[in-house]
Amino acid sequence: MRKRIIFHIDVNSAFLSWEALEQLKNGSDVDLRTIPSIVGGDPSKRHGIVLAKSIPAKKFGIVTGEPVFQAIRKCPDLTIVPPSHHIYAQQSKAMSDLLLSYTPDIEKFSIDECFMDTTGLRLRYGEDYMALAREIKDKIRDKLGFTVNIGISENKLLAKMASDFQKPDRIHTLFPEEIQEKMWPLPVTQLYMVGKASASKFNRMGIKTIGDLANTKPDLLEQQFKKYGSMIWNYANGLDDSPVQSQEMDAKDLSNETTVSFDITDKETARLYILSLSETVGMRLRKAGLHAGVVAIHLKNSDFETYSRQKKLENATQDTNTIFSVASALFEQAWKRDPIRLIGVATSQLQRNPVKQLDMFDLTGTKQTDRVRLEESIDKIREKFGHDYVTRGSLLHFRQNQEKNK
DNA sequence: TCTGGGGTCCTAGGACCC
DNA sequence: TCTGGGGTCCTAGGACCC
Repeated sequence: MRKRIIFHIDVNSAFLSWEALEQLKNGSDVDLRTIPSIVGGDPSKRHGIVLAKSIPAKKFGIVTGEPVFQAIRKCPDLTIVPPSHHIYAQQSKAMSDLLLSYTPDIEKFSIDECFMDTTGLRLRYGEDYMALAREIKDKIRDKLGFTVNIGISENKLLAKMASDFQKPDRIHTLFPEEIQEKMWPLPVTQLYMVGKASASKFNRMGIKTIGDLANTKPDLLEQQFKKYGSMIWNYANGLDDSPVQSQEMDAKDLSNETTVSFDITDKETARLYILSLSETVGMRLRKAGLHAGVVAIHLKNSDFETYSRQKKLENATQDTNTIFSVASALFEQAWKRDPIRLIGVATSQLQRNPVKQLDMFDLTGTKQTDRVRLEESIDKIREKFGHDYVTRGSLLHFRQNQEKNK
């Protein structure tokens, strides 16, 4: 008997499948999944990359992350759908609710992936994990209307690797005794946590496949890649003892950034963007009940160079005005007067119950909580009537101009 | 018509303290 | 005047994921 049986459930072309369902629901007679189609941004607003592709689109060599215009060059008849994240959140929840009807041992790993520890289901399902996987897969397809891949193994890493094998609507196992045959021949890039940068370093060392990596001396990897080296050696050998984390953890960072349609070249425009970004960050912090200990500004210039400045706060905050004033000060410090393509406001060291640094001479503390209360009531009104129902004077003009540029 | 947005984790260097 | 370690905190940047 196996120690644990872990499932990794992965929605096939998630965003695209979910857009297809939405269109069918709204009376469309084409299923996006059956034609060359992508979910992608608008290139004229410089948001133009491929977020998801249909299987017919994949046959044209279209890959996730590539510029939309390039995808069109590969397939001139491509259908392009803009992303709608609120729909994805709903579908994602529908899937995790369905899985939760089996066991509470579910970890939501991303918007379209879950881990499931089925060990606790043995009493009801016995050792026939394949039958259980088939039941889950088919129930998702029949009740929710989209397909998933399920990967099965003794740990999360192997289950995840298994769900990535042939798609769609498939179940694969990758137990330790199958590693050599099913995982080792794959190129290193296919291993979870090996990206472009590490892959090219490995290649230079003569490590081409996951098997090569597994059979490299762990000391050598650790010496060259520190912690990452030993982790990746373990992964290549199928070793991972991390538990399925059913309890949702508080977020550690929270940020909002945007690529602007036209480069920002003046401070005033930058400040308006920073205000707007600070508002969403503040709103999301308040909604999550979290306070930020650090505020940062992120910039990307027209040469795609990125840089940032951050500042630790005396007192953690969820107040828009505080975030805005710190972020704008950081911007003034950091900005190299280069044309800015992307601007972001980020917060980190998030805390649920911040310890307040008391200062007898500082009476602004009470002002800040008053302001947070005001902002919370504005949040509620906006949630009910839409974001633009309450708008700052300085942003009003700005938003109207943005609308015009759409 | 080039290249999104939101996260997590790690490392390296400097400041500062003992 | 030079020579130390060790530890913590902070900042900037970069790798990876979906």
